[in-house]
Amino acid sequence: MSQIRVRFAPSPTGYLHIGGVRTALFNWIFARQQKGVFILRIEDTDQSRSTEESIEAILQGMKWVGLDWDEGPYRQTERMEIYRRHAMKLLAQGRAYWCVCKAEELEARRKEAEAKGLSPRYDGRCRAREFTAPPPDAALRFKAPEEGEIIVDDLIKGRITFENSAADDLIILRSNGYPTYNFSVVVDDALMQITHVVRGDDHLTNTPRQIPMFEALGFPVPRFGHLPMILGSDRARLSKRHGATSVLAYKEMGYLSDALVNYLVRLGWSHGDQEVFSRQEMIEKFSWDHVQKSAAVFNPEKLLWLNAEYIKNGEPDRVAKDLVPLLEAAGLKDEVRDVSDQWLARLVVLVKERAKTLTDMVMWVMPYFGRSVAMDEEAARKFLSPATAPALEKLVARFETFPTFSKPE
RNA sequence: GUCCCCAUCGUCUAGCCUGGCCUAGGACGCCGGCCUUUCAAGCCGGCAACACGGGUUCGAAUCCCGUUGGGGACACCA
Repeated sequence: MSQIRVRFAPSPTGYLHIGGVRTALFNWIFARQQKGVFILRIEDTDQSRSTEESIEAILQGMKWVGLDWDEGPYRQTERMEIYRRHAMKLLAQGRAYWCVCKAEELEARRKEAEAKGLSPRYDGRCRAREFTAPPPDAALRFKAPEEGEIIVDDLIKGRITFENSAADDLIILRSNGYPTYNFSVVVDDALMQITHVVRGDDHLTNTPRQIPMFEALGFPVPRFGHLPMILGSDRARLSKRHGATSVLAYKEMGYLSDALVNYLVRLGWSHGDQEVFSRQEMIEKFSWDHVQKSAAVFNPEKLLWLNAEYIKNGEPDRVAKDLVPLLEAAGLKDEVRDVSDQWLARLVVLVKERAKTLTDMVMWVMPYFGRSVAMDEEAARKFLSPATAPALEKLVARFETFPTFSKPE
């Protein structure tokens, strides 16, 4: 059997969010398990919404969670000629046609159809016009099949049937010459020889639109797998108002990437009663059979618990490594600069039993460096156990390169 | 509205495919206890679910149909 190839294809219109990471994670796990290839592709064909900062944030986020890719990052904006060429191929084959309907007209007709209780899809009026030369400001539409059905054997959802009679003639090339999402994905997935398209199930209904394009272009159709969505506590799609959704925000809040990844892999997948998985275990034990079909509510408390587990049970020097940037961010850059790894590891050992996040550690340690910190009385009491407080004082005192040092009251 | 998907404790889930082992298991959270000079951690215990209605069957959380509920998609966004 040939090698499997999967991809994660975010659009750079914001930060890398929790849902995106989980999608990437399942792709990555599958690739590693099957000794396949994991590809990163940036879908930036929407000029107005894509930003460089966002691409940078996605790359950073991926690195933080440790999802390394084997190919890419490819950028769709660098592949414009490829999409145009394939679009022209469809035009030449009579599988696409020019459409001169204006966006505003289409919008109006959609609304009208909706008001009448009809399907809001394109009425196909330019299909019959058969322009021989491209009119100015024309978009190119794909001729969707009008009869028959498309059966998708989804890795997660199983067999799904779609009637072609409900299919729409999608625009594949905008009037500005840029390809639209549904077309560029097909071309890229085909050319990058993606064998398994694993994405969020918000793309489920895109599948029957994309399959005919693969076929019209003469490409083999990949297998599909649609992951259930992640919901907020109110069962609505996870968004900012449910709390932090950017992965990097979790880094700043003192979460270990291993804990986040562990939490995310268990959100929608299970292996018996097991809760804690090393990366190696996830890779070994993963199976599509045990991926949930239904949406899952994101539970920050369980994440927090897992994070505490990882802090308690992780290698102290490994935890210490992650602690350094947070110490620096808290204003201890000079203090931390010359400190030894052993010193940091010792620090972690002292406080790891009760810390749920790395920022807990930072907050507790600050006063010992003579820094004031906004810590309420209860938080202070939780931390100041008879054993750890003196030990911590001694630890910091032994830190010779630290010039001034005052004990907390 | 149309199409598609889904449905076990508050939440994540095991079990479902291959009906009886399920008086439905685990985890988070919550409550109580032990330990402890406090708080955590740890240990022990408790509360808590098969959406509803019909079938099929000796027997259904498990199979079939319907209802209800939730989610998603219907753009020159991705």
